[in-house]
Amino acid sequence: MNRPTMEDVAERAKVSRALVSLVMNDSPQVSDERRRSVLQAARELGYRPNLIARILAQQRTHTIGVLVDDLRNPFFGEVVDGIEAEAAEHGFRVLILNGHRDSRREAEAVETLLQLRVEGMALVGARLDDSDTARVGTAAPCVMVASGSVHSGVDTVGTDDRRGAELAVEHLAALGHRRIVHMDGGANVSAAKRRSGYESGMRSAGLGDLIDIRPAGDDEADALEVIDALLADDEPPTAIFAFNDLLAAGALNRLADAGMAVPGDMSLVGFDNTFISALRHLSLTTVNQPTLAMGRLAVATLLERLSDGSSEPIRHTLQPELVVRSTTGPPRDGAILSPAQPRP
Amino acid sequence: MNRPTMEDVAERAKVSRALVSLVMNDSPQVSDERRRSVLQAARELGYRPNLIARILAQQRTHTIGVLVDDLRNPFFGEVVDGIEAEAAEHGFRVLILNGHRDSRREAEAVETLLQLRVEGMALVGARLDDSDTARVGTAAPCVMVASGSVHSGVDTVGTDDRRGAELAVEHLAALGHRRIVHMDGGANVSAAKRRSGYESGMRSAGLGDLIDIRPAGDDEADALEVIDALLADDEPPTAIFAFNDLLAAGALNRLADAGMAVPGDMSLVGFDNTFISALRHLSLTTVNQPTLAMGRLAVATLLERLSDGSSEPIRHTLQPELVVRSTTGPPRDGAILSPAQPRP
DNA sequence: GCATTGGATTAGAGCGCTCTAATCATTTAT
DNA sequence: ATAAATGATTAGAGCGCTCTAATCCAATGC
Repeated sequence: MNRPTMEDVAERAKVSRALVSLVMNDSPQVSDERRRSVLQAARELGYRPNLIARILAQQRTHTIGVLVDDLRNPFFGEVVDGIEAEAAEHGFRVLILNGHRDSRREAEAVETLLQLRVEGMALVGARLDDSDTARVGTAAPCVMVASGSVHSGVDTVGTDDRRGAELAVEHLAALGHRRIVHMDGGANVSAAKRRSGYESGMRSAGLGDLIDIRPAGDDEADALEVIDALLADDEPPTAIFAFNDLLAAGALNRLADAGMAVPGDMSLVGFDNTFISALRHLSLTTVNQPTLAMGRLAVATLLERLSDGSSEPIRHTLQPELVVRSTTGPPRDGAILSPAQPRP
Repeated sequence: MNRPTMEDVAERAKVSRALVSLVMNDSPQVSDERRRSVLQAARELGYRPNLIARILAQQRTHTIGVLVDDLRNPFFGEVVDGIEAEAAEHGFRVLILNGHRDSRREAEAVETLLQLRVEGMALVGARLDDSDTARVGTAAPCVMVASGSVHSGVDTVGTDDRRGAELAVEHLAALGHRRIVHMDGGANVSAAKRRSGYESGMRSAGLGDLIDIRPAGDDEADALEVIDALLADDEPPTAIFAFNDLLAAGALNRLADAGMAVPGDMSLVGFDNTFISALRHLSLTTVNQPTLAMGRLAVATLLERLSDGSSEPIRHTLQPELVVRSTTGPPRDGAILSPAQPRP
């Protein structure tokens, strides 16, 4: 009645369990005759190897665990695609767990992956606190993908978020914008870096005094109140640099509600270059992250770490790229004419 | 050097392995004193239970396997959210594998899940052929979510795709459209049902002669050529019912490229009501599927099946709902005035 | 004082597989 | 004909845990 085991197959094929094992693992040292009869017995019984038992015996899972901060964000989905592609090429299975943008749930998910004895793990956008991250790092090779913070003992693969934010600000400043607001990513792990890139971009454009950061978030819905508040200002900004595309999309929604023309009345830049920013009707100016490459590199890093003895932490920083579309343009008013610091 | 095992903890706490097991499982029949010393020993050693071994011994995985046709499609992501929520409430882990819109890879992924001995599996939009599906159905309780076809031996949870398509066509017909084209979902599992709903909708609107189905697909990119072909027609349609939102978004892109006004020159309806259709700048009229409910219901069905002895296959069909936004309106020309069959 | 009870602890088999070392069966070399 | 070598097969321990049944021990009852 129960699932057939290797023992059952062996019995039916009148061979030993060990021989069945060899057949199941495509060992070359099995005679064709035996191989055939074992395979047939297996087929007749509907035998299916028990991976759990095999893993326990082998002491290897051949599995990489992936923790994704938010499966609904297309950005992460694209990174996962890269991870899966590279892992498959190296004969690794990939197990995906969803963190739901919640650090507690993410910590639990990581614990689950560790208990399942994955051989390595990629944390994609995970918002773990430092102690959790450190704990993970000692328990298994671990690469943080698209994470903001840097932890010793954990490898990282990411885009230069700071530079990406600078690109966005430089672009807006070059168009003549001065009142450029940053809608901050809140608890998202990349928030701090993009914020600091915004600040440094503003400063080197001579707009240090105009730095204006509004806490927002990383999802569409997080944009609404912030936009309302901005528009209620005495002197509203002429441009917004949003933490990511989703937030920018939410901002675009709300700006349209308010009858603001984009980019006429307000320029808007996103981040991530997800497929939604490319939708012609949004046509969002944004900062590209090489998602596929990041995913692949994450796995490559993990594999390197698995074979090498432990050395220095590996840090891969990929270059962001500004993608100019239709949500940015020169400001309507005379801001262009009055540089921050009039020169003699 | 190696990972500490239960044996190590037992030794350090000077108790038996069995006692450690009891502590790890929160058994009430352990004295406080022992429990404390075991927990301390575990902490000192950095002990982490081996789920693989536990599963093998228990013969239970407490895990539900989820195969997702395409992680990048937000529709599926939302269904998975529902699955995870319901599973968590019942103490089940969820393992997600990605099918990448490829039936071969999906078959492999299912095999992996079965070998991992998941207790049940939810196939979300999986495009498996009948023989694969049948095989799966006998190997483990299995619920097909958002699948088009119906297989005996496999439970299903889905939206009434046929009805949804009818709603779309009825809406367009009521607006006065006659030349309504359907952009077909290709290999997607829901394609057949939506197509048939389109046909029946057309027929009951008296537009049976004008049925026009164009093979397309289920991703943005699949829309391009089809739109080009449509616009090159002698008599282009005045409305398009697209297989899903992604395809509709692609269509919208291309229509804009061609300088067509939507809905002025062309009305457009999608399917799924994903968040992208709600983006104000797309504001796509579409058909809602109750994704979260579908996910939850899928798990509920699985759990029922796990406790019940086998009975009849369970079929849950949820009702779709038309969501009218801004991509549909009356046709520009006089189509409204000439009904299909002039009556005496 | 001895049997009984019941709570706490442990011995040990078993989960389904892998893997090393040993065994068996042939063939080849001498 | 016998030893050596080669190839195919198997015995059996072990992976880290759970779980049943047995054991131990102190407290209780008579």
